[in-house]
Amino acid sequence: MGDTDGEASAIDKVADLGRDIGGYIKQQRDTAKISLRQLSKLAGVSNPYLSQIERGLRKPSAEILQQIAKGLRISAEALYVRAGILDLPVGGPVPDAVRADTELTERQKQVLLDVYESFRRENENTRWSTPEESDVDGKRTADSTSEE
Amino acid sequence: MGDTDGEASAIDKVADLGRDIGGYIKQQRDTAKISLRQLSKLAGVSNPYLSQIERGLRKPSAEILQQIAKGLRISAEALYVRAGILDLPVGGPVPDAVRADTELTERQKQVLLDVYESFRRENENTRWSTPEESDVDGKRTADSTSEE
DNA sequence: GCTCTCCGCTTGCAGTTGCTAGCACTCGGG
DNA sequence: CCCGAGTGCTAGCAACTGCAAGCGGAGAGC
Repeated sequence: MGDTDGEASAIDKVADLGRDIGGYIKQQRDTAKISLRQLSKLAGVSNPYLSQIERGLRKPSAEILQQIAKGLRISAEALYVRAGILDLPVGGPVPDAVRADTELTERQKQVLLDVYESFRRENENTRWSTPEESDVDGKRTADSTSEE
Repeated sequence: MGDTDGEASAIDKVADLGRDIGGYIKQQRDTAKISLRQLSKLAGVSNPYLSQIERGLRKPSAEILQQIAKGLRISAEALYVRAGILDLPVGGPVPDAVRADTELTERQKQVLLDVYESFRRENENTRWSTPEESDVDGKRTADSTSEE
């Protein structure tokens, strides 16, 4: 698969996306050292279907992914992320607090998180020093800040 | 619905679960003040299907939920939680750090998070003083710790 | 009155999902 | 050798998902 030309890459990428969650499930299963039938029993999913999923022939629903995660004893979120139905969550005190706020509508939460993320991206692009470096070179960081 | 007996409650609860995501979508749509057809266009979902979803007649896939969330301009996670395919994430510095660690397997992450959560629950059950109070009564807190 | 646009819903159907029944293969024990 | 247990897979099918075509109703303009 490493030798794909640019021409077939779009089709292959779609196929890879489909296979990716299957390959990932197989990888986790191998890591857990259990057979396909054992996992299918633990997960409550038929073993032929699990086989088809692993080989990328079928696209499981979120509920099936949830069951598979339970069988693998990993978080369903990890599988969702791999399947492309969940983004890697932005973590940290601010997003956590925003998400937990009961006085904001869902839309307001999303607006705040979008703004927060855009600020974060903006700050990354300006390439400020990391907090650890500012502890060591506190004075020099302060100088460069005032120059900007 | 408030007068349901215990006998019909199990069936009604299942129906409510199915209707819950639909009712929630309708609620968000009403909040956003857009019609069903407008949302269906924004979301790229057929309007009859969206209607059926809102009335609980169909159970949409995660991909459709994702599209609806996009149309509503809210996070897909909010809809997933409501649909029961995602748990409310435990937030905070520790879970965030565990999830972001690239040197742990998914299973190890889940184990750590399970242990972390069980400790958190244990600490809630023992009703310890808050950190602010422990600063004031630091010595007494230390004594009760050594007794346990 | 009519026409048009928008509204939400019904119906039928193609494609997909998840299952059951069964297959071929491997390995170990008698 | 045979048998049993375990492995992963094929094929057929019922139920489900999501859509397009179309309906009846409401409101506005002529």
